Amino acid sequence: MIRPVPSRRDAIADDLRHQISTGHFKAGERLPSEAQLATRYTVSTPTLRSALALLQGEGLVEKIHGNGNFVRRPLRRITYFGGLAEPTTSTAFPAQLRVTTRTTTIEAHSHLPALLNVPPRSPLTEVLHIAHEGKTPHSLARIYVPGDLTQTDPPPARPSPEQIAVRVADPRPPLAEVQERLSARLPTQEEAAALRITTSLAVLSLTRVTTDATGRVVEAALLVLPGDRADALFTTRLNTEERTPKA
Amino acid sequence: MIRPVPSRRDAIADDLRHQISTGHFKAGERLPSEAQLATRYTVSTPTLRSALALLQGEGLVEKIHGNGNFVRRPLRRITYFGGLAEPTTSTAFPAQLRVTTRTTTIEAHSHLPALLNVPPRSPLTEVLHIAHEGKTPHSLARIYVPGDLTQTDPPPARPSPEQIAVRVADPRPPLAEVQERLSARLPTQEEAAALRITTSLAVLSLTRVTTDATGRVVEAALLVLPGDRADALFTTRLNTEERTPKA
DNA sequence: GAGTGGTCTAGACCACGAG
DNA sequence: TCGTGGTCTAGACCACTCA
Repeated sequence: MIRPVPSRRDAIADDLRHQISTGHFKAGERLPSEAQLATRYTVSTPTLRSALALLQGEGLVEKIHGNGNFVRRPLRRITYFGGLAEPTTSTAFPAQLRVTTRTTTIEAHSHLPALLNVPPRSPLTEVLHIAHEGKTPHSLARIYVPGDLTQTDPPPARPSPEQIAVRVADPRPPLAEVQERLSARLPTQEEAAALRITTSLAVLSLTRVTTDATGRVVEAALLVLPGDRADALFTTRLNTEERTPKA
Repeated sequence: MIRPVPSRRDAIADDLRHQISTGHFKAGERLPSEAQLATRYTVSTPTLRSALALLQGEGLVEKIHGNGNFVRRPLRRITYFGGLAEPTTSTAFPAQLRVTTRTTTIEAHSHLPALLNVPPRSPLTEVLHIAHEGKTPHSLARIYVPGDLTQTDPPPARPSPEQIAVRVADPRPPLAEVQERLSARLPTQEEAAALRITTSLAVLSLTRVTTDATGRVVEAALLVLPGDRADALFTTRLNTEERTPKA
């Protein structure tokens, strides 16, 4: 295959990674200062910092400005269950989840009209969720509901604690379809700040659009999950009556 | 929210981004050399390079060592259709896809035994796919099939051109379940080299496990898709006969 | 060989956090 | 205030691409 030239940065990152995995540096511990590490490895500070940046991108190290570099505690994995696979979401979202919610009314703009299939500038209810597990941020969600739907429902439109894996309880026109689109990217600065991650740690970005039986979009949810601890799981069981392809 | 301090890096990146989006720098064009850009923005080369690194991570710019920085041509989006939603995959994978395949026989190791539910060191057929669309790499797939299954099937186990969205044609024990797990991360150096992307461009990593009616794992596929042009789409339609939760 | 990006240095100065 | 990380400089030297 390809033989990447071993750079000092990679060598240092490998060494630190190894020391972390063998418990030489323990979880939660503060690493020696960058100046000390630079001396130890006989490199300049920028070089050492770029090695640390690799570990940050892997979620192994958290930098705290003015304080130090810390070995991250192993984080509980987040699993987003897609589709309708899991009626019980409680296993995935232990009760310790603390969710901050902010609801506002906005006008549909940029990509939202197309997403929700509503005219531009039509009223939408925006629900912003930030979930924390203990002290560490967990996930970020923006949920949009057409304005006229929220007038019949109570304001926040959806129960909150299970904010991500929300299932609609008792919709008036029955739901017909859930479409989930996932992509991988680096977070925006705002997202990185809210999730307390680096902008160099990838996030799983998920857009979920729920449509009711009349073909109307009932809800659009934009989720951002930190890539070092989250994944999304989709389970498809084939019906016993075989689907004929090209129906 | 948060007021990120405007750094020179960000300012330069914003400016270049703007010049690219307004067509001042056109697709495929080579940017001025880093030295020239550094002079123009009156910054040092490391600073300028860190600005370019941001654009690389967004897939806007491709660096070619010894040649220059190039504005990337807008790439055709890749959509991976999850589940069994799309019987016709041809729309997603135009015929221009050229797939390189390498088939080897290996012994199950590390995470593979658990994934395929086979004993460690049992024989597996590994199929490595690299898909190209024109000259640009497109996707990377490693497919594992238990060794005793490949003896009845013809060697590559699966038709190749639609390598990613392969559907099994005529399985002896009928298939029962497809489980797809997605995560976002940065690519390994090998993956980045194969896909010709930076290690700072996030990838969508997908693990698909197919099980037949006897509960046996028939195939495990590990897919890596570049985050700047790929997403995965899952569509779940509710059966007309309503599912009762907690079945 | 000329020109490009890749890596690295040895500092300087600023911004933040804790005592 | 002190020690930490954050940003940046001005240049050196190497590796690669192309003619």
